[in-house]
Amino acid sequence: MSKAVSQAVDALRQLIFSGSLSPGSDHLEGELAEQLKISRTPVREALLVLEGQGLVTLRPRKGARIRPVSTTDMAEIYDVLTELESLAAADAAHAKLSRARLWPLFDAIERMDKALARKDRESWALADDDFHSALVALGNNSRITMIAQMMSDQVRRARMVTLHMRPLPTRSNDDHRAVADAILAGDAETARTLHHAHRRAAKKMLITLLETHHLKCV
Amino acid sequence: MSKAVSQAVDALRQLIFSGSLSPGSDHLEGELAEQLKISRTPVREALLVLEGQGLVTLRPRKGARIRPVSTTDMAEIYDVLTELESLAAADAAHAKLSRARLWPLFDAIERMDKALARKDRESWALADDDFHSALVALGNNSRITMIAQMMSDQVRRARMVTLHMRPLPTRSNDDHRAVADAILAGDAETARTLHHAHRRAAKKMLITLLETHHLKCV
DNA sequence: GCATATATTAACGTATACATTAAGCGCTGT
DNA sequence: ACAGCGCTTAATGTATACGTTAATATATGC
Repeated sequence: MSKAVSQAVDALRQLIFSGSLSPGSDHLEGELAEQLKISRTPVREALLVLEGQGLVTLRPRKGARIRPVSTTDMAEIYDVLTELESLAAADAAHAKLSRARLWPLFDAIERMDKALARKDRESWALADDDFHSALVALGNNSRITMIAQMMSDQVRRARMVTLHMRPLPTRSNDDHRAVADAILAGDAETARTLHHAHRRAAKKMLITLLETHHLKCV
Repeated sequence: MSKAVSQAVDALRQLIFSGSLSPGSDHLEGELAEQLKISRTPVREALLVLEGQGLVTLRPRKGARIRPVSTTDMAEIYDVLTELESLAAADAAHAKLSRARLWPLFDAIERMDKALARKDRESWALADDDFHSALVALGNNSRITMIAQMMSDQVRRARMVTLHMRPLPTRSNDDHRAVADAILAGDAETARTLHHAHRRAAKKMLITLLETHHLKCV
């Protein structure tokens, strides 16, 4: 991927995640090219990449549609993340890593603690993302890393909606700590099981929130 | 993705899977365009898609490199498939599907039996693919379906090497039948566990074969 | 007045022309 | 002879021009 194209990808991702390009909206190649001050060619290539990442769908003469993530989409995504992150946790434990190597995990947990103390949901969400991506990285499977990143991107957008609906996730960090401890102890099966349960609970919470949200919106 | 581009994608995939474009080889956009009798633009777009699918890597001035799949790549891929297919098996069982809905599964098993009786490894491989993709489809998670397809594509290439090295996989079909029966019985945990074990065994076998193959080649 | 056919147009899809860049090669100077 | 500089060149990356197609609107016939 060339420089300008990856810049375009980044710019479009930014616009999508910031909500400037809202889910469900259509955007013509020409308009996007004009906005980004480049020609249609790199825009087309960027859109193809984003389509591959599941962020947009390309439809002839309708432009690029920013893909809305439905409740069933979220369920699918969480199921994938549940399995793959749990494997990563098991693999990380199996690797018998030093405490130093696990620093990103414990650091994220600490930041979540602090954010919770300040009732700062945004900071908590960022640290939570960091925990999960650090966990996946420790699993040392590049395909899982890539897939998890794609899926997390889509989750992130839905969380914008739910972040302020839910109670402060104070108990969630107990889960994180337990998983990290199991990994440090080299107990693969415990790490896997705990993380699996953690993700399943998170899924259930999110789905419930989204459903009540949809009820309010309709 | 437009018609010509998807034709180009299909054509290139064909060339890759048939071995005409051998792993590790480099190919300039211009050459490929000439071969396919189209201009560079759709070729570029097709290559971007294939890069997203992990089949090629694009490097400026070196052309598109057909990605070789190393032993560690195969290990990564099998780990992903193991987790996601096992979840699909569990979900399929949970859905309490009728025997009619499970026909693709049992049909694939039957075809594998026949192929084994004829010692026809190619037919067996095709039916095995069918079994696994049918299983994933029954899981009813579009993301898992997509990921599994991508990963299977890469497995398929490596199997060309190993297909004639291994003993006829006569016992493998017992696994398949047990998984299918568990799904039919609606026993999710059994289906999951059995399939998980099946895939882990397959991974171990494949890795061993690839390693001895590399030894012979070096 | 409605339906159908046709014309217009706007957006996409493809080709091509042009700019950019990096790799290889040769030249020159020490 | 060797090192460093610059030129050539070939391939990519970007822009633009052109062909294609589908949607919309209008006109005509029933």
